[in-house]
Amino acid sequence: MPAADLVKTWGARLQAEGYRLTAQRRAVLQVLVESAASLSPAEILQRARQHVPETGLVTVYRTLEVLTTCGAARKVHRPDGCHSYAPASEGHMHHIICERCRAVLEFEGCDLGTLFKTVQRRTGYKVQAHWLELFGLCPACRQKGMRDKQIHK
Amino acid sequence: MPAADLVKTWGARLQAEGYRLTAQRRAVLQVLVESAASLSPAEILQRARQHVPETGLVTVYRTLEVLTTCGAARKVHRPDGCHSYAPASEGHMHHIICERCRAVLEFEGCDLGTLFKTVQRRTGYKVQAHWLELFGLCPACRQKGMRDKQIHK
DNA sequence: GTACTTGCAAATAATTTGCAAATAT
DNA sequence: ATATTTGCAAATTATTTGCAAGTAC
Repeated sequence: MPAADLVKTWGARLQAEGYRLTAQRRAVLQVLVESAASLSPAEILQRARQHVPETGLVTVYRTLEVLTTCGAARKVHRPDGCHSYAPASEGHMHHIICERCRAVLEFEGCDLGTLFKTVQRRTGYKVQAHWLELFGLCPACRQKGMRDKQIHK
Repeated sequence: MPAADLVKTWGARLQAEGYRLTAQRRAVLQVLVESAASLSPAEILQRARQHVPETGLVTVYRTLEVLTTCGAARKVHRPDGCHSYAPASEGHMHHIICERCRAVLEFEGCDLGTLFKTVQRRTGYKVQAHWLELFGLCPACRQKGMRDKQIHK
């Protein structure tokens, strides 16, 4: 779905859930759906201000919480303990994040169920939730990496 | 290996790596190996002071970094973005954490390799690192949970 | 003795909260 | 009209850093 439509769709969803659709919220939403990468609240602020200059960082935080609640955004955990946010796609739960450009892609849970059962049997723990993130290089950065290597040689 | 021996073994390792073995470091190490749960720096401080009262929070942070570098401790990421630390066992990389009592167990990477290959094929990303944590109920808390349920009924 | 460590107080960084003014419905 | 939302400044929390005094080797 094109970004403009996503903004409308999610905007309608917010309203359906009883939230008001303000210019700032629309701006944050737009930044998010237009971005292929996961962004920190500060980065989102910077971009949102290009659409709605009188946006504050606090509002970004609050909006991201609303968007996460409604399912439009997903919180991504970074190794340093900070958080980034990525646009959500349907029903998928895990992320692979490019270590170079932070591009984020969601992928399906795959066969983690088998792993859970094994762990459950071996440890006695009842697995209730999980958290999986992959880090690597996106196709573009892989290419760039190779090109860089050639240049530097 | 019993906790006292682990303290000695890891202590020797620190020295072998050129670190000095101070009372505070010993205290932090002891707290860690004696604990089945993952602990926050603040919690570790509290317990370490029972052994060495003149321990400061900053030293705990610095010691945890040293211990993590040497492989004696592992950083565990909590959903809220804070960090906890758990004693490390050999060669294992993933954790299952009890949501009730924070008991932590490590388990082997299992067959994530297959998952990575699938993701790599489907997304074009080159998987370089990953991050997996499971959350659930440890055997003790499962029992307690059931008992509580009966009591409350 | 000397280089590594410590504790404190102060600095940073990320995030949250209180509140009066602004605004979507 | 009114309840929600906003921006600011201040508070909070987690973590880091500078530095003089203390200590393991």
